[in-house]
Amino acid sequence: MDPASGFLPAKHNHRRCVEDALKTAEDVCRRRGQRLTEQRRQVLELVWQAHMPMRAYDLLDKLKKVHRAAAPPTIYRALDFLIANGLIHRIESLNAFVGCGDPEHAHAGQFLVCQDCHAVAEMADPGVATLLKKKASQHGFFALRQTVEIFGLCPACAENHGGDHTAMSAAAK
Amino acid sequence: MDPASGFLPAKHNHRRCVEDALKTAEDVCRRRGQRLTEQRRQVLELVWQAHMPMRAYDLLDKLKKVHRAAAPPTIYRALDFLIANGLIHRIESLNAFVGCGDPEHAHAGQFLVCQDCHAVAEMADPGVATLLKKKASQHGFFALRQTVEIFGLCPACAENHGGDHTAMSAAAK
DNA sequence: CACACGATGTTATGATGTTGCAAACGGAGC
DNA sequence: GCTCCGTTTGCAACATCATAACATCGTGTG
Ligand SMILES: [Zn+2]
Ligand SMILES: [Zn+2]
Ligand SMILES: [Zn+2]
Ligand SMILES: [Zn+2]
Repeated sequence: MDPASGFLPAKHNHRRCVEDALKTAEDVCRRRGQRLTEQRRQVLELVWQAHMPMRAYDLLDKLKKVHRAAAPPTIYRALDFLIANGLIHRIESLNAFVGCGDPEHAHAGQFLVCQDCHAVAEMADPGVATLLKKKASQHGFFALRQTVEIFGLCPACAENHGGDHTAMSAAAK
Repeated sequence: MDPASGFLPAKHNHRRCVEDALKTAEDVCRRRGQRLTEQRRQVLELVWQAHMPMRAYDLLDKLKKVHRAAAPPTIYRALDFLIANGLIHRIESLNAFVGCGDPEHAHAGQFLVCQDCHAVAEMADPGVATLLKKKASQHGFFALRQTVEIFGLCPACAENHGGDHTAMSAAAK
């Protein structure tokens, strides 16, 4: 099962979940002739450990604990590499990064971001991507890349609000 | 016609286009009991003048020419006000701002951003917004706000590339 | 006028991201 | 092993983006 899709099962074997992601990353990089160096692997691991959108400087702080010399370029280079290889995605509206559960296949992801608990889930719905590309082309626009980020309430947090949609729409202002 | 939708007609009366936008903004604010102060009006005018995504500090530099005391908070406060009233939109992946052609009605916009000339067009396709909300809800997610930004080539720039899609797809990597 | 409230001025600081150059590393070929 | 060369990393400085905190001003209301 793809560990990044959908919101987390209430309890999952997270240690295993991170290990699998790292294993997959190694496979992907080896097949592509890319070097998943120790630094890059560590940054990827930090991103997966959190299972939350992680900001660059938060990652930097954590990385410094195992690597005192780490500096901003250290982290941004690693992030660039991981993004280029589809191992993580950047959430533009948060300036943050999340692991991708399916780095083997290029895809346009759509992200569901909870305003309450900040959890993020990735949909990679080809129908959505196709529709956007088609709508764009109706405006004479040739689409190459998509950023789709949806803010709202995840299942758990919607539940906590009692499913009270009037209250929620008030909160939404 | 909505001046912000679609890419610009080859030549349009831009002076008129800006005037109309400011006029509409005044109407909207008056009806809502919001104060479109001189500073806010000037920032809105600068955004519309450019007809391009404008970054905060670019706007600040321009604003300083008519208002020496302007500082970062000056511009960000004006931008916050304009966004809150739907007069401009923020393009997250560019950290930039564009005018909205339809501030009277709340809407989820989808933005087409040209990688070549940096022009931006806004689609406000309710079908897209509805589909995203529906897809999200299928994942148990209650959607409140959407960010949709599509990168690619605008009609003019696609044309300049000779409509050569093989070359473009190569460039797209 | 007195007051309240929103808007602006001002300084400083925090947060995010990049450039440029030198040194170290690592695989390919000899 | 050794050289060569492209990639990766170290490091310092810089560039860009955004907010905090608090004082002051302006405007409308009673
Ligand atoms: Zn996990
Ligand atoms: Zn949540
Ligand atoms: Zn709009
Ligand atoms: Zn263009």
